[in-house]
Amino acid sequence: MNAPFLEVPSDLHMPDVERDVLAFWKRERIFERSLEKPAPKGPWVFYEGPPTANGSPGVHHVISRAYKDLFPRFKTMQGHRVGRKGGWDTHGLPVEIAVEKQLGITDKRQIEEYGIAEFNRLCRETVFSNIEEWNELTERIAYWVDLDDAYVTYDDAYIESCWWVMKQLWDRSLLQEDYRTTWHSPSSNTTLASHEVSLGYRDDVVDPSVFPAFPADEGELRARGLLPADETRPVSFLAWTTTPWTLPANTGLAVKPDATYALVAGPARRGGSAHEALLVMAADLVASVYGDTPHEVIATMLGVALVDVTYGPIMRGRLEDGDDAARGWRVVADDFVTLEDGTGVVHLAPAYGDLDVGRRHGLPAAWSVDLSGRVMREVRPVHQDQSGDGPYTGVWFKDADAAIIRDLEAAGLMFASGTITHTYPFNWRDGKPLMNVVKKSWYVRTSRFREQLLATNDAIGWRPDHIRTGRFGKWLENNVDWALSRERYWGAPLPIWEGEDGTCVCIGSVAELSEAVGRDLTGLDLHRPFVDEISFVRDGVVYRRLPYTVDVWFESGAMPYAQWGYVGEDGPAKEALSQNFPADFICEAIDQTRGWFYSLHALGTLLTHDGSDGLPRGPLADLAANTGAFKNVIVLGHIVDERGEKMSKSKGNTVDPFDVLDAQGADALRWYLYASSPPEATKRFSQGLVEETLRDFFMTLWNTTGFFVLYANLDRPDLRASVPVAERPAIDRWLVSRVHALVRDVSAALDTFDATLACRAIRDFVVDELSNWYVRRNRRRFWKGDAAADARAAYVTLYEALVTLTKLIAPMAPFTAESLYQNLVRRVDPEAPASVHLVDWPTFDDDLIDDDLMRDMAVLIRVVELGRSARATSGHKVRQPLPEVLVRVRSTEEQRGLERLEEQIKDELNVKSVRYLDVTADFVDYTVKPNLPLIGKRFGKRVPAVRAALSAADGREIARRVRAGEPIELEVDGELVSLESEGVLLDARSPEGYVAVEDRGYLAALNTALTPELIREGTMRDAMRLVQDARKQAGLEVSDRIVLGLEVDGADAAAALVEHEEAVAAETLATTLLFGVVQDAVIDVRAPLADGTVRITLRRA
RNA sequence: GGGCGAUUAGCUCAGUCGGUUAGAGCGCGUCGCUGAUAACGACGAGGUCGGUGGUUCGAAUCCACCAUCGCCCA
Repeated sequence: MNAPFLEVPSDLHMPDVERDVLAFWKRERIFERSLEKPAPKGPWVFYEGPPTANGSPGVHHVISRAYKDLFPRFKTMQGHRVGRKGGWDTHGLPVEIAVEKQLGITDKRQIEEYGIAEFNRLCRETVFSNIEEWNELTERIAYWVDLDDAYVTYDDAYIESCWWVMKQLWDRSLLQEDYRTTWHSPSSNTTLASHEVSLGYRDDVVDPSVFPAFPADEGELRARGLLPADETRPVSFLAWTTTPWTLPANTGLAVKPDATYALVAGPARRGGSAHEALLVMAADLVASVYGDTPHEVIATMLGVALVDVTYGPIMRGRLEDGDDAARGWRVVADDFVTLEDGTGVVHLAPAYGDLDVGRRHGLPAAWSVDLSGRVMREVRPVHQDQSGDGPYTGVWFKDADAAIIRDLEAAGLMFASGTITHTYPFNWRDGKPLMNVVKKSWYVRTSRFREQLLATNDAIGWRPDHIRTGRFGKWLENNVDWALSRERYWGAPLPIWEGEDGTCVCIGSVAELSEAVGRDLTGLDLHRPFVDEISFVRDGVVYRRLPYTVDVWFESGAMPYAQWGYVGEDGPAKEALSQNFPADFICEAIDQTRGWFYSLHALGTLLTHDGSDGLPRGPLADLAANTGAFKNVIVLGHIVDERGEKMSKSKGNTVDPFDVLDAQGADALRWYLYASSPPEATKRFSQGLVEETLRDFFMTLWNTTGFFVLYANLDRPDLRASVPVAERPAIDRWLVSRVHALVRDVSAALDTFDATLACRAIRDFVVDELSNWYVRRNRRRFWKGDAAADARAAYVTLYEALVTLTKLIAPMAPFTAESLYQNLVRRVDPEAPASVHLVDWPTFDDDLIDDDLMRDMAVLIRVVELGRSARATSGHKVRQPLPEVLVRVRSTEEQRGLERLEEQIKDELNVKSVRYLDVTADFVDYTVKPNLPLIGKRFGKRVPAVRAALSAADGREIARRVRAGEPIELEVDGELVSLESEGVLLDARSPEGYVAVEDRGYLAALNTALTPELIREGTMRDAMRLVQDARKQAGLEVSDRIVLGLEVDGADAAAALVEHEEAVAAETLATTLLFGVVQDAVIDVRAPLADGTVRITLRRA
């Protein structure tokens, strides 16, 4: 008969194991079968946040995929069906930039010259340039995801589904064109994406800092009583700006309504001395504006008093068509004004950044610079001749600053000018400054749903929880409409066609477009330029597509619908959507808060709204009303290098995941990522830490299994028949109890998506309890070499623990779990499911969880640790039996619990007896302390006095009262107080004459008085060890029986061996023991023993 | 500049409602053990709990401010 189990080599190389398992999974179609297996609990929905495959996958991709894999596996084992449709993000600026680099171009115009069709063809080629590496990684880390049926955002069906979503929004008036302020790059004549703007901020930019003076309507001021009737000096509002080129676009001045403003007499220019001009500015800023220049405040007023006072423009710009010039050039009051810098009078240029303020107060808009950054011909100082082109026509806007300043100074309209160093954004590619400018753009009107977005957010299980009200919640509270349109090329086209008369229509599908055009467009590539070329006539009006693409976040946010190609029709797509919405679980990194998390959530909320609150009813309200698109989300922190620095290719500090996979393997990497810190924490990563995980946890688990296999293969216990738990010894019942408690705890942790807690619980169990306690304590039961009832109980107990562990670790360490399962389960029971990933998640039996027993064992372990420490201090080696250990625990219950496990103490500490210290025993002294958690609140300020009174009291007397359950009377600050016996803590001190170690109420004291008998026993144990050593040196198998010869000199040594002859023979598996030399010995060694030496010879029996 | 989060031993991390002497693993040093052995055990060195101030009888823990790092936004 073959050995039941495969041996576990001690030099196991995990990557080899993993490759075997991968081959097995592929051969047996285990992933597919896990999807096909019965799912009594129904579907559990996971959404893949699509990565882009145009770069190399890094460690940070491993962590998200490790988490994305864990929970679907867990839920599958729990009886759910978890579809795992893969996905790829293919559109967007990074792809375009990669192609631009390849072509050596940097400008939009060059793309159009090159040809959009060819450009987009290259983009399409680029996106999957690293797909092999991605597939390899996916397989190696055991990320089970269906890549054969993955959604791809550039697929026409996907884009069409995005169109359908947009059409739904359009039909509900939620997709609209509007003016918004945006950072615009005049050098490339395009709006930049927000992350591009972020890339281009510089914090050491030197810009003008100028104080223009706007001549006020003095008559109005006088009429309001703000100006003395006899005052003749000119009055101006003093503003401040760092962008003189926007001054021609000025149409208003803003003041803070509740701030005090001052009318100040002084020179017309800073540095002068005459009191020739009157300036209005915030009172608090007068000193900082004038500096050393002499001045005098002659009146003050509140900001509101100035509202609607008009003033004269100082420059001309181009007024926006249709805007009412009569409403311009007046003072408005607004709370956004601060008194932190400037003058407290804010220059407003609604076309260049102040759109919202301008609208709030009905100010017209004026333009000074066009979108290519050139000053318009209308721009000139107000006093100059108004005919012909202005003096700055066509000048680059930043170059116009100096001329404008000079001309205003010449005109006496500039109080001061200088420079300032501040932060300003530039085009990250060409370094040219950006302009904050109002542009038309298409928006999703999410801000109307602000309350609904917050309500659906409340229902999301965020891990960590603070994201809900923190980062994400705050973001939603400040929700602004979602700017959808992009002036780009490689993306889903915005499906809006504009008629020559300015009316727009939104097209929701290819069929609809075909109908409009009057021919079948099936098979049309739904990208630019092909879609741009489609135009149609409706009611005699020609409609052409607006040349925008849409924000790629919209595409990924639409994946719940678009991954099925859903366009609102009945059929398989609708069926799939209804089975898979919303998601039970998603997982991405923290940087997705305002990216994918938001776009998924926003579209889900808008499309499922039930129509209440006066908001339009979404098309999916019948499917799932008032919900976001996901119910649970794990937000991952970023991975940084060993020094805590961000990993980046340019720094060269990236870790290639394949290096780790080849050395430590996928399971160790995955486990490290789960267990090392909570998912949201920033992780410092190094290969060394994965190696530590491998040795600490995995090698311990493998070694434990190896131990089991080694002896089980010799003894062949029947593992298919269990042993009733009640009939097993206490230590077995303890392990059973711990296993069931572990199943309970791990299940609870994973149910709340806490993989870190689950992994740590498993690790602690395996290393501390299973390996370093249970196996350590029970080794002899296994190597007895028989299958008696006790040995069988041990085998069954350890076997059940290992089998349960393979299931518990399956979601986290799928390879190790599979390998162990095939060895431990399948070789015993060929009828068992073919893979650990096809088995049911283990359940626990509450009746087998024995809290008392677990508490007692914990106390026992604590006492043993103290005993080991005492033994090391005593100088007596472990092989020397000692007569007695004195033990003191913290309560009578603990002592009773310990008494039933007493054999474990005796054996582990190698002592002959255990004695429990009675608290009244005379030779024990106690330190008495207050039990603060219990009585701290009651005594408050008097705590120190109580502490003092207790330490002054007689410890033994208090100990006696505690034991008797009597109250403790104390005098505190002259007042008699009574403490219940639980109100004090007793620390036993070491008794005299013993080697004792004490810690927090526990004490172990060794009696080290040796007798000749004990010494002989110690000698026997020395001899046993020498023989075992010799066996090992001789290369014998663990189970080999031997003929043993011991030739001893030294009277004590000889006496000891003769006395314990049988024990030595039994322990060393000697069928024959003779005191002499064995013929044909395979080994012959000599060693000192007690008062002499021993010569050991042996051979196989 | 704003928001959110983090900061505990050389490294990776625990630390419950504020409560007794702030812990674990790894690493380092010393010693022990030796049929799970690339393990195990004991001991030691190593901490201004990021800083300052406050609340409290008592603060790693609560509050305020600051510093550093990360992410998002500007």
